Amino acid sequence: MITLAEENYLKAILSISLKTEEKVSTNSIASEIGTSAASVSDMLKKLQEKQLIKYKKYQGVSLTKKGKSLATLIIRKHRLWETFLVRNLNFDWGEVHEVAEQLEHIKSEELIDKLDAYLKYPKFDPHGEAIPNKKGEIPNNNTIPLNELTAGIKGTVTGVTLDDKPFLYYLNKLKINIGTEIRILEKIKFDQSLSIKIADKIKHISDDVAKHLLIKIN
Amino acid sequence: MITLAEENYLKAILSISLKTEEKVSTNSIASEIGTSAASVSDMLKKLQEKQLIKYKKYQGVSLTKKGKSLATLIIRKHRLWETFLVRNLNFDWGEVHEVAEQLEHIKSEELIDKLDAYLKYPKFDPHGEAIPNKKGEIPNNNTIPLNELTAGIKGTVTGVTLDDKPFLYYLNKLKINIGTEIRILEKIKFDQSLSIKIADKIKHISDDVAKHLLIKIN
DNA sequence: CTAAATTTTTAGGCAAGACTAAATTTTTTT
DNA sequence: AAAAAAATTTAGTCTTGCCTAAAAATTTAG
Repeated sequence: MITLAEENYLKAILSISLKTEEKVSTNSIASEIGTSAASVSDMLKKLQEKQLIKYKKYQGVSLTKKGKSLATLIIRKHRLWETFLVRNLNFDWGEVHEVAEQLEHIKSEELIDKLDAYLKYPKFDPHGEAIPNKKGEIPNNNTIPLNELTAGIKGTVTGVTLDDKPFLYYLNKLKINIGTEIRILEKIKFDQSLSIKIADKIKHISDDVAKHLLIKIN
Repeated sequence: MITLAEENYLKAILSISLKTEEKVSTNSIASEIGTSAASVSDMLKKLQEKQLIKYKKYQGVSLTKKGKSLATLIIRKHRLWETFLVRNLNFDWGEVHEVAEQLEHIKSEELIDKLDAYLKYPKFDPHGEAIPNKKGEIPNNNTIPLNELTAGIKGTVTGVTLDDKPFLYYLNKLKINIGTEIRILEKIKFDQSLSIKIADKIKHISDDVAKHLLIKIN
């Protein structure tokens, strides 16, 4: 049996490893979860025993096949629930996160399959993130963070990678939404900030904002 | 903050006190929850400190106003989720219990209000049990367990008070469902078992089955 | 290539919620 | 009303998941 805490560790490890491609460090997990490095060390031993991660002291961790598929399943549940909350219960896309964080731990394969069917097998959640399928595969949605693109490129916002109220509120203010077309006018070398054009209006955003905006190039 | 374990204790206490009308004993809680009397004793002290129950050593417990309203809220969540699972996700009414036991602990008032609205403010869950309203009031559904009725009475099944797979399966076999009309032909004094007539067929059921069938008298 | 800084692990504790065994209180029998 | 039985509480442990402080390993700097 896998506990709630263990599930959260797996999810954190997966999420970090998708960002960095390297072995995941103890500290990065600690800061992702909001706990101490010592607690992480403790937990890594337990996850190791359950064969959910590959772990050598001081050398960082990676998920085993089993661990990765469990973690992906949690992401699947999270995103399906978010879809349900926004589509059916009229939650705002910025407020669903906390609730989905709880719902993702409900244990019932039947439940999640039926929810998936009820929602008509959605491919993306309300934030534009891909929903893993039953087998734990994440379809490639072919998008790139805005900060990795260069001046001149034009694309459409397909999602965000930060689920944070102030951030989503700011996007609203900038009139950036899923589906919004963006053209990069200039990238300032000094701080990587961007001049962009949205609906013929010129705006300026920081690298910090840009890196959380997913873009599909037109 | 109230923990998951505490919520389950409150729910158990409420459920027992609705059945018995007396002070709730340590042992009855232990067997309802499936834990030891010693563990119950421990927990009662904690619930007492949080002012959720009135408790004197060796004298049994009752819920305070606060405790009762919390417990009722959990019942409300449970029954709303069951309704959702059966109505929208096509769960069988006999299989929803475990999942609802998990869902009832999700913490979000907004979620439960929105779910309630989505379901169009249902008054009864799929088992025929009344759903408490937002204020924690349980509308009286005016039904009586079948075993408390006498020969000659005719009524309609409105619900069951036991959420147990084998039991529900047996009801299916007897062709007893919500809405089924039942007439009591005879009550055997020896073991309180009943002869009943369903759709012009005569059947015989034990007191144990009868006491879990809720009947509305026609 | 050492020395300093950083990261990670170990050691020792704590709170929640469970358990068993033993002690205490209440209830039931005779 | 005392003895026996049953119910309840206390005492002492255990596991999980967290913490802080200290020790050990690794990485970075000079």
